[in-house]
Amino acid sequence: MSTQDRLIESTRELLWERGYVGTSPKAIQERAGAGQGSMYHHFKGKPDLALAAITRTAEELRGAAERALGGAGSAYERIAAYLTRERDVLRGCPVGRLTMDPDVVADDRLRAPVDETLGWLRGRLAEIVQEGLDQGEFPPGLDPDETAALLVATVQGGYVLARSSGSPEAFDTAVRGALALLRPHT
Amino acid sequence: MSTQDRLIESTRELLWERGYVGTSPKAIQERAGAGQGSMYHHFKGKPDLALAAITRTAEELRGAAERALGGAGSAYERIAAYLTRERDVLRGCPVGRLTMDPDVVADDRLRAPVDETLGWLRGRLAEIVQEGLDQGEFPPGLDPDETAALLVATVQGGYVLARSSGSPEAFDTAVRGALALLRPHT
DNA sequence: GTCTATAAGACGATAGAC
DNA sequence: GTCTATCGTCTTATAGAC
Repeated sequence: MSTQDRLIESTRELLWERGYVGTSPKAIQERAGAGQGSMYHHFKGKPDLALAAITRTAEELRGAAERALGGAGSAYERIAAYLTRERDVLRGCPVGRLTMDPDVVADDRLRAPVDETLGWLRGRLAEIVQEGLDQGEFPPGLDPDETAALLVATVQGGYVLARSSGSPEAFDTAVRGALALLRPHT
Repeated sequence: MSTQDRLIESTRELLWERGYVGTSPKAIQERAGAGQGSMYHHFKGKPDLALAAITRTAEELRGAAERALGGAGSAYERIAAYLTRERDVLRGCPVGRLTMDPDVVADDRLRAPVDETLGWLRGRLAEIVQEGLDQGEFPPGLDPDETAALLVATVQGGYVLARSSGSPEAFDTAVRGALALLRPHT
């Protein structure tokens, strides 16, 4: 792995653990085993490096989500597969947590990949809900966009509950609550 | 308002805006119009002051939630009142956002009021769901704890979606999705 | 109680040697 | 490309005068 890659990977880890505000160039360099000059040679500064890290993390998240959402099974089953996919719950969402970082939200460049990822996820889930409606799997009145937003919010909020209590249990409880309301009653 | 109170209020604002990691004693002092010595006379340090601020914010949040949840109306109506109560959506949840702060989660003293508040909220909502079940308002199979966790997660996750997109709309969409699934079909 | 002075180290970056 | 040196500012306090 190149020095440039190690810098990006270290930044990804630190952004996940400590957020943007809590991540210093010095900490990044130490974790990457690189010096000051090395970092500033490859990247203009902290925001530039963070953008590269966030972009890569966002791509990975989409891939992981699509592996669950694009699988086999009914609409409900694919949604359930996404909601219950393996997660490091107590670490939180590497993308969603960035929305609580004031300096990320204030910078359109940094916020864009976050917004695009969550927006894509909502759209993808809405498609699947629509498929379920077409198959008569869900009650006719169900709104795909609202339901998709609810599902993404459940996951993001589940992380909050889990981290607040120091246990993944609350995440699973919220997810079960969502699946119970969505489950076909045939 | 005493200097001590101004320090607590300033800390509350900054914790909400910038989180714990992003809030410096200097910024607190400037906003409170107090000097270094004044702050360290009243509080042992940043964690001590943050604890006072978080405790007060947690109390206020419970009060605001209870005003919606303890009102008149059916279980569904009180839940709807809570979910749709007036919020500064783009500012996020002053309590929930702290779970994304590594230094808060790592400190049991600081995490405790956050956990207690969200725990209380889940319990309170579960009570109301149970009332709705007793009244035949909700389908008999509905699990109060799961549903309560789902509702709190919807709100917390709704903040994430809203801040990611820079608009409160996504919050409202997720909330409508939750209410649609919960709405009595009589 | 509140103020100013002081301090060791971190922050985020630039300069220039190699 | 990578390194060390340097920079001005901020951080989180402590000390001691008023």
